[in-house]
Amino acid sequence: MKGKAALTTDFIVETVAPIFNKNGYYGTSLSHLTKATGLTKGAIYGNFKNKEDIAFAAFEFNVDVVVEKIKADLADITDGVGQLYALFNFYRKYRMHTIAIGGCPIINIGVDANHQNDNLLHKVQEVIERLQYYIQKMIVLGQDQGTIKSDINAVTYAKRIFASIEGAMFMTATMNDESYINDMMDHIDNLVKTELEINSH
Amino acid sequence: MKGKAALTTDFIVETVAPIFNKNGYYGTSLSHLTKATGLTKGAIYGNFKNKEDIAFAAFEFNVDVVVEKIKADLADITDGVGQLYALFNFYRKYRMHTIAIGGCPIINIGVDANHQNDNLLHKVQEVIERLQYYIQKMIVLGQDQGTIKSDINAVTYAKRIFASIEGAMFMTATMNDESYINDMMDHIDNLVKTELEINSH
DNA sequence: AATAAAATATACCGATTGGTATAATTTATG
DNA sequence: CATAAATTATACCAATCGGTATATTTTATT
Repeated sequence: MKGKAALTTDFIVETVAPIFNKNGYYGTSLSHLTKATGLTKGAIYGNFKNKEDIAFAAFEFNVDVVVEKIKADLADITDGVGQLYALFNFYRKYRMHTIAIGGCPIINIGVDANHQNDNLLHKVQEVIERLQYYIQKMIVLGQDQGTIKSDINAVTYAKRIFASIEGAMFMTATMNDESYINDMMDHIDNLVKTELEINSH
Repeated sequence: MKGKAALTTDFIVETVAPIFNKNGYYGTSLSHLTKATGLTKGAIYGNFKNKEDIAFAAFEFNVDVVVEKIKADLADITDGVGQLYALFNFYRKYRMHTIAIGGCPIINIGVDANHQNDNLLHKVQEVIERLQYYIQKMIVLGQDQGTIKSDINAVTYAKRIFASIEGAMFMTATMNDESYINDMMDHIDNLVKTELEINSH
């Protein structure tokens, strides 16, 4: 039914997603979007109701880019502990993977939307809950498989690990210094090894 | 010489500092500033060269608010380990102290300025370097006092501690959940106790 | 190839943006 | 208390903001 428009919609989202991610909602104007896409306002508003809907789609696209890469890295790993270490390794190369879209969309849009756009903030919160739940499930899987101590609180550790990663990514992006994320992943590796894993000796 | 204007300048900065912190640079308009201060554009531009200079002053004011509170909490503590624990306790009540100005200015302006305003980003970077150096000095003081292991890397730990705190504050602000910062400070307390301190037993 | 439908471009809208020249008003100084 | 200087208010500027009605072009259908 709508062949061309669907492709154009996707093209717009892909093209403007890094702009919203870098500049935020009010820092991104319609002229940014027309200039980047080569389209006119008429074309853009034929594909989206308003600027806010473009920002929603851009955020979701940026998150999907990252999530798909994580899924690819974890595709063949079936043990919880292995999934955790693979996830940590992904974040070591996170910057390389996301510098094209302007850094972590969760931090960028989380900060941008807070105090500004409740609908967008709620979307960020949902994504955080989802990603945190992935980590939580990996811990629980490890517990079911007998490789992670059964008495540790999976929710608490998932939240702490996620917060640590976000903090290190913020610092790496702000200071332009990859040692923050690399050192933090070393630290979390060690945390899992010493506090979560059951020592087999 | 300039009695009234200096007071007005301070009044403007104090009044608009939370607005810039919450809304960011492009999210804050001159009409926000005139409305909040009750002054006209003429008055504001009589005290500042342009909008960017107001944003600079606002960021520095917000940082000072936090730094002064930290200094007050650490005033009477002369041992490095004690200073570290007092700093961590400050961050447990950080949200309470900074919710009025709209959260952590380092995260807010760090994200806002990145990809947008290099001059402002450099100011954020300078503040981060300064605060990190404070933590580093506390660790070195502990080493000099014989309470912290001499072989640990003060710079590495200062960076990791700072990144962890920023991450937890971002999560607490974004998810409106204080458990992130509280749990993270528990974790860092434990980190200092188990990895940094020399056990006296 | 003709026609209907979908998609894009053009041209415009009122409102707001950051900023400024100038007039009116305070404030300090003699 | 008069006057000069500093400060604030008013009125305006061009440019840009997000958004839309309509005209034009492109695409799908017959």
